[in-house]
Parts: sequence; structure tokens; C-alpha cells
Amino acid sequence: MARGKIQMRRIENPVHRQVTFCKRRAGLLKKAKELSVLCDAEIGLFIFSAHGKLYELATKGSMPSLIEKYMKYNREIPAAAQHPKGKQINTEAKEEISMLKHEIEILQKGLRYIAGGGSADPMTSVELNVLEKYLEIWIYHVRSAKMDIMAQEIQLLKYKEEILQEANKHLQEKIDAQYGMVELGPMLTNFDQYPLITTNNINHQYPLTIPNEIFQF
Amino acid sequence: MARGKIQMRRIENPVHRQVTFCKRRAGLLKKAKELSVLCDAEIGLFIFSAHGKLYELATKGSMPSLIEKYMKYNREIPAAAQHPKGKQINTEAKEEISMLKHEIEILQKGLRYIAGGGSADPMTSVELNVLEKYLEIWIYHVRSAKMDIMAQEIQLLKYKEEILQEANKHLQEKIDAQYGMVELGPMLTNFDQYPLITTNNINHQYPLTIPNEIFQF
DNA sequence: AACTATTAATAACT
DNA sequence: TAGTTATTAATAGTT
Repeated sequence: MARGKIQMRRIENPVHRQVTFCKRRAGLLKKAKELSVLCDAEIGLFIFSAHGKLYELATKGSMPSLIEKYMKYNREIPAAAQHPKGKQINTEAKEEISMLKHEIEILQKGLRYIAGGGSADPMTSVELNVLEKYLEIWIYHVRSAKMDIMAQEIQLLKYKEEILQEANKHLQEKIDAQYGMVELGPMLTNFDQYPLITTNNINHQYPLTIPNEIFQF
Repeated sequence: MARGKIQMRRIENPVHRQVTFCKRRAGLLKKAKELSVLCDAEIGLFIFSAHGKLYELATKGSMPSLIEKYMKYNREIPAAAQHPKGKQINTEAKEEISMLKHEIEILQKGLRYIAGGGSADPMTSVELNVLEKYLEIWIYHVRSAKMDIMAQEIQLLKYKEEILQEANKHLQEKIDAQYGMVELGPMLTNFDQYPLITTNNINHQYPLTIPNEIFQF
């Protein structure tokens, strides 16, 4: 858009590429903000530079909340909930039902394909793309649910630990009171003396308490 | 940018707003694609219209995979920024991050090698298999890292609970022995009487012990 | 980082 | 909803 056209392919000169990246990135973020303001739209945008640096924009709320909304939207696909209002509801609904039935057929074909070891009925690249899309969404939700359960489990275990420590302390005090001030030190409250038992093959130990941010998805 | 300036606020006329939304949305998506191509950037963009319809773009892979990358990025930054408190943990985290980044570079190099047409030095099918395997392992590692940490935390907490229960039992026995057979029942070993504290909005309670299959990904 | 000749995007109109 | 055009906005090459 200036001093001559530019070819729509990767800019080979690294300096040119970097400068263009800065300029166009700024332009893109500006355009996104403008669209959001002018048309009351909710926009999430993230840009990873070639070197891995992140630039992001989230209008109306945070990026995580937008991502959550995005995932929810994709979860609702099978429900066929989005119906434009007007005369053409029936037509569009039929089209959508037809499309969804087709996608279900592709999914069923994908399952047969996987179960059969890929021998019988080869899938087209379009079919594989549909399958991949669904699998990615499903994996996200499965892992999300699993993470929720694990976080819940950790919460409960920490609570139990607290209660047990309290009980232990009270019992110890009772014993101390009975003996007067006596010989027993606090019993088994230091875990450092016990080896860490793990079920997986991570070689280094983790701190007792994991920072809370890990559980905030 | 045409026939007179426009004020940067919400367009009140619904028709104008809708038209502008369509045009600028198309323009924004185009610009995003261009930036990605010209500067080798990875871009995720989603737009929710005021009526809730979704328009999206993900360059270089799918939106879920981009979101995954975004989440991972935001997890790494705070870890690197925490300098004062961390000891070995931070060092290990940094080493792990460094290692993962190196792996990313290797993968990107390999992918460019393939994408480059391979006229100079084509990769053999054996080499491609190695690259594919490597990629699978790496993706698995990234996706399961968080789960590993949580599983580790649960393991440790269960172990601590066991020890504390044991300690509690011994203390109780000591008290019983001192009193003869006396009035105190076992102290605080039944957790059903305590309300379950949770950080998320799951409404039903989970069993104390989660089946192991859940953690086998 | 600033400048400006051009191209690209688009607001109003049809 | 889609096409045209007069303008404005973005930006490629340059300093």
C-alpha cells in the first residue's frame, strides 16, 4: 500500500520482515479495536512472532474468558442452537441438519477407520480435517474435565491434611497435658524424612505446594 | 476511509452497523492472513458479532492448538519472572523451558526443511518417521506436563494423609493406654461431617479416591 | 523514528 | 445483498 506493491509471500529480508511485522501488527490491532468499537463486536486476537513473542488483544473482557466463550460456542455445534430469525428458518434448519448428519457420518467413518487399522475405507483429506476438528475440541474438554477433577481432589486432600494436622496437634497437647511437660516431641509432622513416592518417571521432585496459578484455567 | 471520516464510536444505525461489520470483518481477516504470510507469524483471531455469531481465523494449525500455545506461553512467563523466591525449582523450570524451546527450533527447522521442496537434500522416509515420532512425543510431553504435576501433588498429599492418619492413630492409642479404657472416641477421622470446599462450580461431590485410570493418559 | 508516494480499505451511494 | 467510487487510512520504500 505504498511506494509499489508487495508480493503476498514471506519477506525474505529479515530487516524488512521485522519492520513490516511491527507496522502491520500495530495496524491489525488498531483495526481489531475499531471493529469492536464501531460494531459492538467481541474480538480475541493473538499474534506469535516468528521468534515466539506474543502480542494479544481482547476486547470486552480477558482473553481466557474469550477463549472459554469460543470453546463453549464450538461445544454447541451438535445442538444446532443458532437459528437466524425470519422466514428462512425451515430452509436453513434443514440445511444445518443435513450438514450435521453428514459430519456425523464422517465421524462414524473415522471411528471405523481407526478401529479397522485404516485398512478398509480410506478417508479423504476433507474428511480427515473434519475429524481432526472434532477430536481437538473433544480432547480439550476431556482434559479440562480431568483437570477439574484433579484440582478438586487436591483441594479435598489439602483440606483433610489441615484437619489431620489439627487433630494431631490437639492429641499431642492432650498427651503433653497428661504428662506435664514431657519427653515426646511433635510426632510425624515433618515429611522431608520420607522418600517421595511417584507413579510416573519424572526424575526431579516438586515442591510440596504447587502455585495456585496452575489450576486457574 | 471513504466519502468522509467516521467517528470512532458505536454506529447507532443498525443497517450501517451491520454493513460496516461485514466489510471491516473481511478486511480484518484479510490483514491477519497477510501479516501471517509476510512475516511468518502465527495468528489466532476470533470475532463474535453483537448477535453472537462466531467468525474465526487460525494460521498455521487449528484454533485449539493455538489456544494451547497461548495458555502455555502465559504459564511460562511468570515462572521466569520469579527470581527472588525460587531455588532449584526455578532453575529446573528454566532449563526445561530452554530445552523445550530448543526442541521447537529443531522441529521448525525440520518442517522448513520439508516445506522447502527438498530439492537440495530431500529427507528419507526413515527421517520423516523419526521427525513424526519426535513431534508426537513432544506434543504428548507438553500436553501432559501439567497433568503430571497435579498427579504428583495428589500422590504426595495422599501419602501425607496416610502418615497423618497413622500418627493420629498412634497418639490416640497412647491416650487410651494412659486412661485405661476411656471416654474419648477416635478423633477427627470422619470427614463426612465437614463441608466440601471447592474452587470451581461442580455441584456434586467426588469420591475420596479417584480411580487410577483417570491419570493414565 | 519520520516522511511521503502509493496502494489498499472502505463510507456512502446505487 | 452486492457493486461502484470518492475519500480516507495504511504502509513500502526511503531518509
